[in-house]
Amino acid sequence: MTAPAADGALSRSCCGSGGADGVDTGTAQELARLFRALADPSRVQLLSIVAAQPDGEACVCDLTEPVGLSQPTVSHHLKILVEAGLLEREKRGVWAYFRLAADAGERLGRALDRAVGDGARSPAG
Amino acid sequence: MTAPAADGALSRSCCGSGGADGVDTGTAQELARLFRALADPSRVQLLSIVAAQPDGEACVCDLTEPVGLSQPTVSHHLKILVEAGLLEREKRGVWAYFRLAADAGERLGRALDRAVGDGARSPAG
DNA sequence: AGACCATATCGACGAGCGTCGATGCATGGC
DNA sequence: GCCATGCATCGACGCTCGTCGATATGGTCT
Repeated sequence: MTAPAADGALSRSCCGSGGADGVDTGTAQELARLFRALADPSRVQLLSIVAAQPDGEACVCDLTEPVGLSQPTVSHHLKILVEAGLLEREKRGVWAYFRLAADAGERLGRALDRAVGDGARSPAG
Repeated sequence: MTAPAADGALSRSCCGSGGADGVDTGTAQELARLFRALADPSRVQLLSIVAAQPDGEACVCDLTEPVGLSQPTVSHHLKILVEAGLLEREKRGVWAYFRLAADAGERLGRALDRAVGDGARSPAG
């Protein structure tokens, strides 16, 4: 038991036995770093816009106007998303095209599973 | 088309027609606020520990030691997780027990769907 | 009532992040 | 060769966030 049920109440110092420890510190940092890429409204919007493109890709100038940010800021956010493994960058001529990483959704879904456990989602298995 | 294919290259200013706009600003803020709750290693670990408990709940003193933070800091993080709708707080006597919100996984999964599109994962239901 | 314990709140401090303008770099047109 | 264009990087500023110690709150046992 992790805590007294109804016997002594304050007799024991609440807990100490400890149940499960969840993920380790390193895994927690890794997951947090992934979710941190989505922790900014501008980045969520950028990711969403790229994902919603008919051809699946967009260049920086396509993204600057919708989010209402300066070009350096957009470029900065895109770099973060690329480093998080959520976007892929491809330079064609003068333009840089960004598309959703192939395993972006899978990686994020698995991250959720590791964070809150697989019991919450994927009811079938 | 969102960008020139191969015709004029630099003749046009790259883009401007614009394809899809993705989620709106309000939705992006809402999603970012949810993911921000998971953007800290300590919070990921706290959430994971609570989710991994055999009885599905843990009190603050159960969580203070594993994450190696002070009690006020743990309480602060737990409050953020509760406000994000990921944890539920129940006060029993002197202790406060936290458990995973019933719809935490579903809410997070749906947030991912709205961010990167539903094509990435398979909701299965 | 008084002491004690678990938890929440407060105030403060340092670090990190988002944002911008200015600048540098590479590419393509003239 | 020169200029124009798209993008990345740099330096700086302000703000938010994570963290702590101190304190307040609420409940329990003696």
